[in-house]
Amino acid sequence: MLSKKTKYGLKALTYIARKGNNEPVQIGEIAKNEHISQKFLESILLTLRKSGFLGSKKGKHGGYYLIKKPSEILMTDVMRVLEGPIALVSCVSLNFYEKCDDCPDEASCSVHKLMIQVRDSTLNVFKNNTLEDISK
Amino acid sequence: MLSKKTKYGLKALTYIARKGNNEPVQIGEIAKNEHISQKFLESILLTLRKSGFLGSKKGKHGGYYLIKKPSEILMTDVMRVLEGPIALVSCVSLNFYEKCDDCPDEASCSVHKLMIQVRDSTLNVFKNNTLEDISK
DNA sequence: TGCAATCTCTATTAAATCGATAGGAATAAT
DNA sequence: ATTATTCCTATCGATTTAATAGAGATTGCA
Repeated sequence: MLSKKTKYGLKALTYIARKGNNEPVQIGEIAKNEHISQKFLESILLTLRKSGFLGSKKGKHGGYYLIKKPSEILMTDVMRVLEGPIALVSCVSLNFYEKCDDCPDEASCSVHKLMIQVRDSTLNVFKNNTLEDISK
Repeated sequence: MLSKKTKYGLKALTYIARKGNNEPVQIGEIAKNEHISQKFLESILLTLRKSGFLGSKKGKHGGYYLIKKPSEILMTDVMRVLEGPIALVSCVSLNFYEKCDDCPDEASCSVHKLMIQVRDSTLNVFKNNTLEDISK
């Protein structure tokens, strides 16, 4: 299951992207319109800022804004930051590879074989979707 | 991430399938060879039996055996039993649909749009793989 | 200058889930 | 009978998730 963190993060990015301009959007506004706990959303937006998707402005009339154009924000990158590895098992992860300790031979592992296919097909979806695509 | 339950369940099914004959295979043998906690595996095989993938024989020389041919066991079915819904959000689940309570309109929801694609591509992988395929 | 609005940061908590374990009951083979 | 096995229920510890609390820092504006 997708975590609420990821779900809310995507919704917030979409919300900001749909505004179109570069004015800072406030947490409170997003939280209210997307029915998200404001405090929880705070921490998510902080993560998105620290990983380079959002910029922020403090103080009155502050808020968050997109640093890049929606068409340049790939779902692969967003998902990796919010949800973590795209692969369902670490032994097929491209960016977070780790050997399974219970599995002596990946080549003969049926789970490995299946999960490589799932990884590739999911990756393909994320590579072909930008923030602009899903915000339409 | 794939749960260990699913991972172990798939490994156990594969182990039994690779034996080729219809002799009951004992939990202990599978646990030992696949490096799985025997007690944990017990509960997993029980689940697989109750959902119609395995048959069992009690007592001495008992064990588990496949009820259908590996080529007739679809990954879609196995995954749904072991891991649950294939969709990452319930609002795009075919078999376990549930409306998101925070989302007033699915048609305009960016998460919905993205997750439908993920669901379809994952489903496609599972539909095209049987136990026979992954056991090769 | 001071107040109000806003993001920043750390810490905490409640609930849920996961992986594993324990122990006995039932059943079958010898 | 004895032994080997599955069956069933209950429980536990660790981890993760979602949410909350509260104080701090910064900015705009009157």
